[in-house]
Amino acid sequence: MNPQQIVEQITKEIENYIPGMSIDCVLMGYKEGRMHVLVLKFVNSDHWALPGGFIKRDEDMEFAARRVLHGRTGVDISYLQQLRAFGSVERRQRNKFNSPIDYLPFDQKFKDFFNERFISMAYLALVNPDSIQPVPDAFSEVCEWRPVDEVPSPLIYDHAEMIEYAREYISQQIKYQPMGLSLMPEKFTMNELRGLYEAVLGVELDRANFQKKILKLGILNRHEKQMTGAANKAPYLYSFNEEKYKATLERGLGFLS
Amino acid sequence: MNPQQIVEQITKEIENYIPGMSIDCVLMGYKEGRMHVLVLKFVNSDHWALPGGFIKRDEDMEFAARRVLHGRTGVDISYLQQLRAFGSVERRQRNKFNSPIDYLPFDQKFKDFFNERFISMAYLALVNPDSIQPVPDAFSEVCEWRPVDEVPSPLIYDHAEMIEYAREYISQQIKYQPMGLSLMPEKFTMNELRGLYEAVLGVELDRANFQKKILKLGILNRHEKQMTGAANKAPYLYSFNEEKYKATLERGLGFLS
DNA sequence: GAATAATGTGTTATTCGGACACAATAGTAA
DNA sequence: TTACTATTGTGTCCGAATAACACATTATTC
Repeated sequence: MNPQQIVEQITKEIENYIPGMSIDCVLMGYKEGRMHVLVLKFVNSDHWALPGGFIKRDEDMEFAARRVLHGRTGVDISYLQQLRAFGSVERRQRNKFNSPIDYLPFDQKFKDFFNERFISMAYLALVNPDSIQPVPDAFSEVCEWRPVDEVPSPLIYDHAEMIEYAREYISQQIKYQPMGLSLMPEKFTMNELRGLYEAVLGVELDRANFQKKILKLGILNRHEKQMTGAANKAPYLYSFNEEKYKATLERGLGFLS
Repeated sequence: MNPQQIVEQITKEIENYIPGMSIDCVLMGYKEGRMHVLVLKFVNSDHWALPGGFIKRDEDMEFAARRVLHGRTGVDISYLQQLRAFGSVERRQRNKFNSPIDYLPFDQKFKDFFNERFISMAYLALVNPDSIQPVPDAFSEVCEWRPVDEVPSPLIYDHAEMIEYAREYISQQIKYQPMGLSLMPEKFTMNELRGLYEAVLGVELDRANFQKKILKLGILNRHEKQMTGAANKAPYLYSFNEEKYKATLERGLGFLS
């Protein structure tokens, strides 16, 4: 379907969606030593946005978020959490940015639906970027990862605020939630795992102490060594012992920073 | 206004509210050594509920929560936080409970609005119970504090789940958010403050160590002694040093449990 | 086989926490 | 006045946890 056909179909389906409420997804991943966020660039516009959508009347809210994310990634994201609702009256008003909807070939009924006052539920999703292939939606021409500290500009509405909120949420909650499991590949070295925590927490962690303490928790399985060809001792590969990891997180990973 | 008049007025005003979305407030307070929650009992029904309401089209979501709480308490609650949205399709379906709306003298348009599928945003509010006087709303005959581990039954829809979620949120977040400031009276003894933390965390805290550690933080001002007339050493009264308290919380109160 | 660069583990001084002891004090009773 | 009691405020001690650093190990190169 081309954008015009999709607009026609969605216009027909507007009645099936809850009005006044939307969903935006902060999908984050860890790669190249930094946290990244998935963003979309609209067609015929220099505006960027988070992947988002609306809730069907007969659909659980969380399922709507999964549906949006499946559309951009092709997979069902395992880590998905509500962040918070963004509910100020003026959050979508056009004096902040021109609405990207205005640039698109929508009819008036569609534009009215879009430019209404919306309360948006922001979701946080975590994924290992290597495991997905981002695809734009019908209204965007680019869908790609960007480092969270170098997000593109302008981001529509309050999407920059959502990303910032997500960053703080992650840095607080990584001690208590199985985020590592979702962000890391199946197998990883101790250096890579420590890099994740350093990127999220924004601090440097002592290599030796990190290794001793996380091994002592018993949440990692040790596998074969990773022979990289470098002239040095090869690191072991590890994977999470999922049960013990989750059980341990209930008490929190106190040693992190 | 009697309930019938209020129904008539609200029925007229339905268009001013966002459809499909509601607000429920878990208002909690600490008194008599236990955490309590404010609950309402409907007229002509044995159903209980949290204070709740709807969002006006021209009103920030948080303001709607403040408006609801002001109606039950007469004051503007200082501690107000989103908990999470409850968005499953069947959360308000009548097969869980008969809808209390059915017992009330509403016309059909009003009942249709109420019995639609709703996504509800749950808010957490904290207050010192001594500082407010609860008042029922137009549809309820009782508005009172109940211990959180002895909530009345049946609570409509998923309100019991909201209370449980709030309890867990508080026990996790009291280390990082100025909840003590909202829950305690202006001045309090060390025993009373320790009682709050024990009630919230559900553990016993060593009297001597608690006192030393919380004093060491420098977040309390010491005032005159409280002469109770009992045959023992009189305890000092304390109050929070608000600035230092909030600044310290950014790093967390690690010593709690 | 020595050199290199990174990984894995050990050592030590210091801090922190929990358990408990002791001192201080407002009222009571002789 | 003087013990006595119950509770509050503070001190002490020991073991565990933490941070900083040292040392041992090893895959590869020269």
